[in-house]
Amino acid sequence: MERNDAEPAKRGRGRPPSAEVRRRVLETAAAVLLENGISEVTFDKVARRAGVSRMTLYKWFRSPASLALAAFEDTYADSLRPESSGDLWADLRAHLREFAANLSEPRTAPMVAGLLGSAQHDPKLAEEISATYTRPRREGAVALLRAGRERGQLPAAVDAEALVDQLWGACYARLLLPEGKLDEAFADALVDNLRALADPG
Amino acid sequence: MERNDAEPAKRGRGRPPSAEVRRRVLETAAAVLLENGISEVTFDKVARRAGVSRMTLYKWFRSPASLALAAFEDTYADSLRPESSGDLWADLRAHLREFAANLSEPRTAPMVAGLLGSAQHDPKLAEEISATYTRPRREGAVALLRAGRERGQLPAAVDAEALVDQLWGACYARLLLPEGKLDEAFADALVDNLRALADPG
Amino acid sequence: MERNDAEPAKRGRGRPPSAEVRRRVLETAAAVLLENGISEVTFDKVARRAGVSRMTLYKWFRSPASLALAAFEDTYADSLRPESSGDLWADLRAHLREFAANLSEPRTAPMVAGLLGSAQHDPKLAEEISATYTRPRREGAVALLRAGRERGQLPAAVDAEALVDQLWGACYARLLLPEGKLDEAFADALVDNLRALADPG
Amino acid sequence: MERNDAEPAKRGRGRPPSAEVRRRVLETAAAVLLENGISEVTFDKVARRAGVSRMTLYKWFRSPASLALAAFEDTYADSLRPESSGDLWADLRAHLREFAANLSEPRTAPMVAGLLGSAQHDPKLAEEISATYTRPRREGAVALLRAGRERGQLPAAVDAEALVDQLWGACYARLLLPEGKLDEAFADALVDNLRALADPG
DNA sequence: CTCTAAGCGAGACGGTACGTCAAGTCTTACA
DNA sequence: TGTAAGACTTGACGTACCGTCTCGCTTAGAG
Repeated sequence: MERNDAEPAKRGRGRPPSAEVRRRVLETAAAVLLENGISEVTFDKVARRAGVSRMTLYKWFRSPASLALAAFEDTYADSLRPESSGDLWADLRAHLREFAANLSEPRTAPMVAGLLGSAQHDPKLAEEISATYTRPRREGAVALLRAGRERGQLPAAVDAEALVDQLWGACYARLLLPEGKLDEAFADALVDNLRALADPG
Repeated sequence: MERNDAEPAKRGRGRPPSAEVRRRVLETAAAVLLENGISEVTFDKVARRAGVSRMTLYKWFRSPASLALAAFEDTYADSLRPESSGDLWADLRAHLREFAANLSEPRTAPMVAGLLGSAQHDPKLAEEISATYTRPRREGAVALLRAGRERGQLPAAVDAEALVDQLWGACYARLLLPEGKLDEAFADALVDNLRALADPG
Repeated sequence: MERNDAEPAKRGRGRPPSAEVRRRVLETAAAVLLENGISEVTFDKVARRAGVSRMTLYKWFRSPASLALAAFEDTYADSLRPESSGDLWADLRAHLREFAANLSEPRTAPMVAGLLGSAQHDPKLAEEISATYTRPRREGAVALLRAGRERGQLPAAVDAEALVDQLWGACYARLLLPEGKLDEAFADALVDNLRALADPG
Repeated sequence: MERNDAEPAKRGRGRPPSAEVRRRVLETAAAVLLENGISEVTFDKVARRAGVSRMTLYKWFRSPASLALAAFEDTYADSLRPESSGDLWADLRAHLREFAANLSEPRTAPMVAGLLGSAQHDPKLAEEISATYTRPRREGAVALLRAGRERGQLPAAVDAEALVDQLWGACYARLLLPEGKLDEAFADALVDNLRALADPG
């Protein structure tokens, strides 16, 4: 068993955190997040509705947005499953469709947008989002493109990092900017545009 | 308080709005926006620093973010000049470079990011940003791409609306997401990726 | 009409304070002071019970104890009436009896004690109490004794300032220290002790 | 002040309290008391600074003020030595001078004042102070006066209990009320006033 | 020489209050 | 009528303590 050697194994370990309390907090925060959006996820409201002390929230979460992120991950976040079939274009189409569907789902879309919006004022939140949500997805996407390029399905000169932003990033842009709708048709269009360029016939 | 001697006090029917006051407000808001970021642009602070009544701000601006937007436009917004040379790829490269340079400029980048961030919680602000900032630029971009397509520089099947998001939108994604840096090299990579696809040689 | 020239006569004078609010605050604070003692006079409680915003209290009162003092003065403080008959000993007896009765009155005694107790941790409160309560009374007492001394009813060598503490101060000591009861008999004993010394027969 | 004096300490079972811990606690509390005054003597601060668990303090002391009192007694309290020479006036002068000097000493004065101040909101603390500090001194003083009266140095009619408050109590009044300074000159004045009354020549 | 109860450290949790900031609304007076 | 000035409410943030309640380690003396 790997004991965490960094932890100095204090003598008294103190009262253990209550799973019950943690559950109530995250559930309540998730509910508020769903009903009223991230800007209503405040320590005050969640503490009151969850029947929990505000102090407890201050101990666990840096900020209300951070709490919202935890609730989002706990309740709504999709589990990413980066499968690859070998056919790059089919993979791209499938993944982007699912990604766009996810981001445009009426319940979760405002949550993700709200979280990313809050992250613009809160670098630590940005880092948290990046670590648990954004970065893993991006790495999967980069890997997918690189694999395709190595299989010769993309020109060698293609910059995979930039291309990720031209596919997944474009979806984020549609989510976060007021112009343009995000839907599966858009996801298809992203892939089709690339194919049209590669094969103008 | 300087009296505005230029204004002839039109027919004594009520006091005319003071241009002086408006100027001071916008200047102060711009300064706060620059120094402390959008989240510090509050009616309270600006009113105090500008030596202006808070009531006045409530009359003119829907919200602090809206004030920040006005100050941003008044002081920092770039004047868009949609020139086109006829060479699509050269135009794209030039425009995107300038766009990326603008968005990644250390002074304005956090402002735009902050404004777009706030817009995620404030639909009216989103609409304001769209009307005065985002939409015009997008329309210029779409027109540019459509013109290129009509000149045969892009396959007919290309979806110009989606392609805009794959170029300019990708830049926004880099601005707003924690991963990846936004710079001129990235702008070049966006264009080069498309050219590499179109001409794998 | 004497205008306060120190005040720069601002142009707009702003909304005037609401007498209604002030009244409700002081009444509520006085009630809490009476029912639960000074340590329960908190901004929180008073604001809630008075149906008033806590912010308002923070504007008007430096501290909860200061609010309690204001409420005490507004509602319970005795109006001092320094009458003198010419007979020093009769005056002393009368004044001290009334003073002791006042301080030992079951309703007000804990208030005064509590206020003076709080003042031990709060120099500003001490000064406030001194200015509005303690000092005027002491000055009246000193004047009374000096007048008596000048009339030859006290030896010329007597230190009036110290003697005040040996009469009124002794009452405060009984109020504030756990030993000894404060009542009219004690007030009499204070005067009688001096007379017994002056006239051992 | 230890809480469970009633408990007969069942035949020495269990781990005995650690003298080391007790020492650290009292030292730390005394230091805080000296540096920051009684209102800063909180279980939280003392526990942290002493490197001791807050629980331990809750076991030993009823309240922070009670802890402060214990620390005060342990470190700063004067040992009372009720000596009597036979000359009442000389004894009074000496004792009151020492008493006043003690109470007006810059380090301890605010402690005593603070403790007595806190006692106004805390009857149990008042009783503790009375038992260990105030009452013994008063009893010594009463005995001194009674002895003098029996020796004929005071009129038989003098009320010794009241007279104590006219001497020692007057000092407490000067300590606790904002008016008047407490010093040795004041102590002398108290005695001199009585002598002047007794012997107007 | 073990068992066991108490002392103790560490920490979770609830609660109350403080003090601050800002949004919004309303009111008065002035220019 | 546009502004200044300010009163008031609401709601949230963040901090500081208090007081209670587990855990689990430590330790001295009773058996």
